[in-house]
Amino acid sequence: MPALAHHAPAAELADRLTRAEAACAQRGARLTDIRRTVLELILQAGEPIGAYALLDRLKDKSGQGKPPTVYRALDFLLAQGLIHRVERLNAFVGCHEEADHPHPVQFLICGECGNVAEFEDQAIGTAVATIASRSGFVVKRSIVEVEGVCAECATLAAG
Amino acid sequence: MPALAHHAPAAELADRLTRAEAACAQRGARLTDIRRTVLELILQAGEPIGAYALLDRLKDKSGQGKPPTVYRALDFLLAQGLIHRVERLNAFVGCHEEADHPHPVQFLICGECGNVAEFEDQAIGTAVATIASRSGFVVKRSIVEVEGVCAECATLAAG
DNA sequence: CGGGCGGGCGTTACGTTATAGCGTATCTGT
DNA sequence: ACAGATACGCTATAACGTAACGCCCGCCCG
Repeated sequence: MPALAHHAPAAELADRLTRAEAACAQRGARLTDIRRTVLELILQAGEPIGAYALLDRLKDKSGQGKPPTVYRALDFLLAQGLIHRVERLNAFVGCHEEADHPHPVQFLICGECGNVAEFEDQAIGTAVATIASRSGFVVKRSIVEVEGVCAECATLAAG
Repeated sequence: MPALAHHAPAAELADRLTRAEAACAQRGARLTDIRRTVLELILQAGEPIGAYALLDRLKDKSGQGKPPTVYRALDFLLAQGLIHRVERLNAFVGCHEEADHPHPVQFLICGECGNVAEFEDQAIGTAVATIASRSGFVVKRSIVEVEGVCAECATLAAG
């Protein structure tokens, strides 16, 4: 059981959903029932969750769904910046920021407890931009995923 | 057809294989026929290649092989630092360096031509280390994969 | 020499992740 | 109401990856 996995308080969850709705409305994007439910499931999970785990939960909730159902919802949520994909885990997490601005995504992935912390470090973004421009490379998206052991798990192991 | 994909000259390929053999011998690691062939196929490809594409080529060459055959060889080559895995593509590339020292791996991935350039930027490594230590996170491996358009493809598109 | 051990490999079977393609329904703007 | 675009249901299949078992062979030690 992941030590850091904590389900957000219900109030915070509701708040994040409300803000997601607002953000979508503002852009004319349609946060349908399925999409909203998938987002809710991801936020509830509190840790990275795979597409098929989401599918199972979706079926529990609404009795319906096939793989494309989930993948289409995920595509939408990714495009809206409401969630991120963790490449290393083939899994998805809610974006910790408000989705108002696109931002580079950087993760610390704990191999012990499975938790993922999102961070945003300017220096990394700058360094990537420098390297890219030096070779004429046009950056579309940059993936930074650091695997290791989080402070809590390291302490547990040591203590 | 990827614009940048170029098969290395045969002489260079042979040279890299020879050095791989030497590196393995030095460490007491056994570069068996299968492992050597898989490495050779990866180097020949000149661009990222998936496990099942490797399997097909392996079967063409030797008439044998199942998925575990390839995955076991890949595990070995990864452990020896002779190849890298590109998470974003679920594919593998030869390591451009001599495998004498482990090193953080950073890629520029062109979405147009499919080519991948490996680079090693000290600033990124430093920034990651800083972030990690600040939160007590112990880094085991760091993945940096930048998606975009390489200079050649950008020029083509513009011209 | 021969017995035990470990690594490498073959094989079967299965689990997991992701997408193609097509038809239907629903929503939106005019 | 109509036309076009978007969303969704469904079947099927592609693509990626691993568990588990047994055999064979080389090596080391007695």
